[in-house]
Amino acid sequence: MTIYDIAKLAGVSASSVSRVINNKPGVGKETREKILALLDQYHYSLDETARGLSKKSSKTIGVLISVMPGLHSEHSIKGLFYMEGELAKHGYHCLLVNTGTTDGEVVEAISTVAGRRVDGVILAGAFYATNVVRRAIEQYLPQCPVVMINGFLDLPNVYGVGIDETQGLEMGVDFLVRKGRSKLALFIDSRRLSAGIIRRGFENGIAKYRGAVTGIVYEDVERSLQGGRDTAALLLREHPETDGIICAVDMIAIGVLDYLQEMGIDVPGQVSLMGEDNSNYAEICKPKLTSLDTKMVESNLMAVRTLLDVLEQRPPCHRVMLYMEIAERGTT
Amino acid sequence: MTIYDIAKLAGVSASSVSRVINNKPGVGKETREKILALLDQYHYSLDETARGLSKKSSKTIGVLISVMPGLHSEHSIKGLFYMEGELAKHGYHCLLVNTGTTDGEVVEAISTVAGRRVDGVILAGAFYATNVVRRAIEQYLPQCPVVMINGFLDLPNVYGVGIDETQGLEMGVDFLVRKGRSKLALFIDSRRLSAGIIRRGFENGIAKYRGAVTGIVYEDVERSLQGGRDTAALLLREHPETDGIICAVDMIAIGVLDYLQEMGIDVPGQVSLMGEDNSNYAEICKPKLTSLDTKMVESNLMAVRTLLDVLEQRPPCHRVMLYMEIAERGTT
DNA sequence: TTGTAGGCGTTATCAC
DNA sequence: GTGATAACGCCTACAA
Repeated sequence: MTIYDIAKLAGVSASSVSRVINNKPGVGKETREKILALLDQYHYSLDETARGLSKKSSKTIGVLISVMPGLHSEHSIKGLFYMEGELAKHGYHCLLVNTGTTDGEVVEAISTVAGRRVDGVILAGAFYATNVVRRAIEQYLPQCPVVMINGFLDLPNVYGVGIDETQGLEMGVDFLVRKGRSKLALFIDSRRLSAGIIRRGFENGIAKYRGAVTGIVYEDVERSLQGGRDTAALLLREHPETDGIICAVDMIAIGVLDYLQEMGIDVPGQVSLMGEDNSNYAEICKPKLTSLDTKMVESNLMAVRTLLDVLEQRPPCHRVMLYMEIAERGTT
Repeated sequence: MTIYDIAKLAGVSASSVSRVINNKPGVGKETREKILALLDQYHYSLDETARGLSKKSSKTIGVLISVMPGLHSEHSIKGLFYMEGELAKHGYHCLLVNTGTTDGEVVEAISTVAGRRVDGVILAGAFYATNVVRRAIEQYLPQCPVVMINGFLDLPNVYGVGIDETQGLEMGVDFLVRKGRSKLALFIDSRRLSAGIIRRGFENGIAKYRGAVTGIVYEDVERSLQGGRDTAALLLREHPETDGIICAVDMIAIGVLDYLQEMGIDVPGQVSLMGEDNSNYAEICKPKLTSLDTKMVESNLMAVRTLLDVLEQRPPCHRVMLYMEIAERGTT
């Protein structure tokens, strides 16, 4: 069923049918009603792709996300559904593309959504502002609004929503110090693109105390309970004096908690423990895990809002930064 | 940049450019190379939507999923990324639509993907085979292959991948009985469409023991730790003799575990506890939770495979059923 | 080997 | 108020 079929049945031209479909003026009451009836009777369904071709707007948003299956990434996709809901409310739909984390895969994903003529793109997840990605955007999406979550590229059509992990970690350190801790450790999961940023926040936080607080960093911790356990064991051997641990992922922190409890170390009595993500996992372990909230949902919604501002011609913010918060629970 | 632009630059016709793009024979070596060079030089990007219009195939799959934000549904979307990856491998992309759970919302989502002229649809999540959905498919997607996960409709273009929850619960009961339990309880989360099916499995399992085993069912349990705690408290008041509990969601089971432990009841010493989902949560609590594995990833992949079979003209299975398994851990 | 013409389903422009 | 007609970008007979 096309508008031509309907037009023929109604004995009018396709233009009139189109006008009716789009609720435009310029068609007589009777004709309109006749067309409306036919439309309903024959279950006419508008071809959005054809409309997009003609209107040069697909009403779809490319959502790129980088999830490693099996790596406890469920938390990171929580925001996805809020985004989808918000976009749907405004008549946009999501073309979802899961990219790997390599530049090459990201570039391919960008070219894919570009070929599908999306109206906008959201780069969600652990992307980073690499030069390769930058060139891909310049090449494939020179005019298309792009919002990056947790990253930024200085291009006219690129917008950024950041989460200040440096400040967040600094805050985490301060928090532990206020709890009387002074020998801190930081566990960072492997393959984490923001490792450097997190580390810097941790070190900044420690530096402020000019020697009164020490900090040791373990990178490349496997993102699992076992990763947490193993690294905790290592830590206890190398730095048994440690009295405060921050883990860049809740799941690792819970592994650490497990191990410490098995070793008879009281948490938070002897050692304070803090995770990052504020995921559901933090509610389940015992004691419940204090965790740095990375504002998943908020940042994703902010990204959507920014994109909609651009698409609907409102003045958008090119860059916004969200601050992390501490969800205090029982491990500190 | 369209094929016409490229054609003009190369001094040839658009058809030749099209042939080159599609790797089709019938264009001279020199012309081909000239066109290839131009294509590259001007960063030509094929308009997939236009191609779709003419080829009547959008190379996109509509993925409908029903997630309630904030309701611990992360586990149910885990399979989504496996699906996306598998589809992408075969050149298809995902139009993601999160529907609510009401028929009306589902129908709207179906009409949306129909309007986008998707090549196939996957109904993932807790959908059910209602008559309203059936009519929507007949009306909007009469020719389009549809794969339902955890449900089935007897229409020529609808395929089903089921998970046998009845058998699963029966197996769960057997398992507990073999562990010496005989006074069982089942907690079902509210808004669960498969409540009846689960209940039936539970009751079937119990009936087999002809009076030697009893079972009580609590429905409408809130899908949260608190929901589990509250219902456990209720259960202990109403049926203190209970020695085995199955919860239709891991999160609820963990709430129950919490409460029992607080009451000084030993798990699994006095009471055996079993969840359903086999989610990450089951690994975190202590003791670790025995859980009925609903085969999330497997069923989603099976759905993709079925859909690809149809799309690529291989003989598909109209219905397949997967069986649940018990992931045994510390609570039984 | 190459080009022309028509079609995919819609919208927009301009006559009448 | 209504209807041709030409886009939109691509594909595919069919013709040359």
